[in-house]
Amino acid sequence: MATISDVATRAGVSTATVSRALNGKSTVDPALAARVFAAAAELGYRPNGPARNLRKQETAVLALIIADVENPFFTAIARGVEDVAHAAGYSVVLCNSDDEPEKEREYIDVALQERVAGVLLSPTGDSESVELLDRHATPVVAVDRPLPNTTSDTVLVDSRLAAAEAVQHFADQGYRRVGCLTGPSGVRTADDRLAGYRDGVEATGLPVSEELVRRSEFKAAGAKQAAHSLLTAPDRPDAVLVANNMMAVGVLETCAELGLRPGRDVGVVAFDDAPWATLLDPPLTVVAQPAYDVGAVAAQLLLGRISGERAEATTKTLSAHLVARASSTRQQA
Amino acid sequence: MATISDVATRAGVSTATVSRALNGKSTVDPALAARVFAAAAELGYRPNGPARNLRKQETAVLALIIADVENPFFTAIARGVEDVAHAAGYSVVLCNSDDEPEKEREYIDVALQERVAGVLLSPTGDSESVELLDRHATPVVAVDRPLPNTTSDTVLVDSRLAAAEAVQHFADQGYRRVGCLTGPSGVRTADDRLAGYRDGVEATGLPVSEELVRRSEFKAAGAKQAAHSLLTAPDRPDAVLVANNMMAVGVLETCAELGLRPGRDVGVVAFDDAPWATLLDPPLTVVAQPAYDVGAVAAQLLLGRISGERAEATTKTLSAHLVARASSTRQQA
DNA sequence: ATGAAAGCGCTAACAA
DNA sequence: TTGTTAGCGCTTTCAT
Repeated sequence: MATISDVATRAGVSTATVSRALNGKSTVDPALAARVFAAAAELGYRPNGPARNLRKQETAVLALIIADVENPFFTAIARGVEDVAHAAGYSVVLCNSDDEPEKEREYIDVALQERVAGVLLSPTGDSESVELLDRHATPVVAVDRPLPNTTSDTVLVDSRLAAAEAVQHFADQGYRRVGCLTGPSGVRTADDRLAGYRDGVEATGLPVSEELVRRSEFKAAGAKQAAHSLLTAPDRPDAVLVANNMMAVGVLETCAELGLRPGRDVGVVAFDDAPWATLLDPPLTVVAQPAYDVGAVAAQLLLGRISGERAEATTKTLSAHLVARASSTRQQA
Repeated sequence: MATISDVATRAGVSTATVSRALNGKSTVDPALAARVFAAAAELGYRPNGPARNLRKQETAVLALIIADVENPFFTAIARGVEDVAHAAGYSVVLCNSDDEPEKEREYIDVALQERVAGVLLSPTGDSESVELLDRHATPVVAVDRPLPNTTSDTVLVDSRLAAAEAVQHFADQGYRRVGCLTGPSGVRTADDRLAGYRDGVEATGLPVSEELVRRSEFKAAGAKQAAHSLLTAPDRPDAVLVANNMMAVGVLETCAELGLRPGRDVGVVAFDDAPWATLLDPPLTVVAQPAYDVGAVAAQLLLGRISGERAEATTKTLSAHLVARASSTRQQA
């Protein structure tokens, strides 16, 4: 593969001039610059990234470490990140942590080795990995979940408030026993949504009972089981708040199996809007999160840090909103 | 950030020894190796990726360029790729081409600059970008769609056959006028599915008519419109084959708006299985594609090329299969 | 405005 | 077994 000195030779100039010309430095004779461009094109020259990165001691790549590329919430975030990063000339590498601290560490390690310019992290809850970043002075911004004991920029969704609102909505619709199906303990969003659920239960004077709460992975399979346990309990809830859209799939499967019609027999509200939510019968009420914006804002924050901003660490909290549909409306056909 | 010579100094050895120890070369005195590891740990040393890549003239990263991270079919592929790449010590960078040749080129360019070890590409249909790869001798494998005029490894799904089978299935169920909604002309999978549809129509002796065919983007919005045009036409089809799961969302929305019940009023079969397909009423019949395997096989092929295999270019064609559910069954409640 | 040359951090000959 | 040393390809002083 052609190197800069091949180009220099062909254009009859020094490598320094080639570098200057190709990088658009002001001080290059137009005639020489033209020769350089021609030579580069003829040779199909492409600057060697690693060499440049080594020399400049910086790269134009951002690492985005999320739990799961198959979760639409995270892919929407990825879009947001990519759009703003790309506009600023940065590339994004996507990594799946699967919510395993070990994988998370591994990816952070790679990011550090490759000397990425910054990291966007949706932390598993493990604090150890963060120290890594800290120690190496690589800018980080936390996405969707806060970083433990750290003062870095953070972009969150106020899902606690949204969860409380969902419970209020259930109460308004006349549901009397509201349950909650949330994610693993220790995962901040899972705990927040549960806390919001409790806020709502308390505010509306609905009955409180630990028997109305279940936890599972943020996936369909676990949620299906948990929902079964919840909905076949002696004092089963007449409504349930589900903490994520993949879990919603499991819950709805269970409802179908038990012959429980959403809305009529059991109210259902799930976090995350999905294109198929309106196709269901009845359509699914959701808490829509501004996922794309979460990503976009986070990327902006990170880019700011990379370019040396030294302000206090900020936390941006975006808000989610309830989209009421028939799965949480009793008075339906 | 600590460098290899910092570690060398601290351990009281040369940089060469540090390098050897850290890379697990056989010939290092255990005692020295221990000192090296200790020093590295104390300093939080992390080898400089760009420097190593420059020196070794190779990187352990694969680029995966797909149309859309928000399409579950592609994210499943990504999982397959990542799992095998990771097991072999490679990282994967994911890029969205949005099916735009320009973005595709841009990402290929970046991949080339960064000297990735290989590229997995789901081509937009533009051949120009392929020449780039070719010229730079970077191994490529085509995923889901073949590369134009090139002899590189390819992993496909036999969606033409599957489409024909879907039409046969419609015929078996007593549908008489089967339509087809496929993707943009020029996108190979879109054209293949259409061809398969035609094969099926011909084989079953169903009526042929260009008026039963529509095209749109591989997304919900376009498909919704196209479906409307198709289903409100004077001689509307009584069944429709949909070329992808995002389009299926649009089609089903249109059905709902027109008061057409899938299965009873209009048979529906869509490509790609989705977790929510069974939640619909009636459940959606799909052509399930082995997306994860596509990714896994492609990554294996690529890794083979990277390690210097010189065999003939192979094309692996995996098969899809119909999962019959009620949206294509007339005899339902 | 251009060129010569140093050096980013690492690995791999080659010597010892 | 260990150390010395020469680059990988690039950008960037420093001279000119």
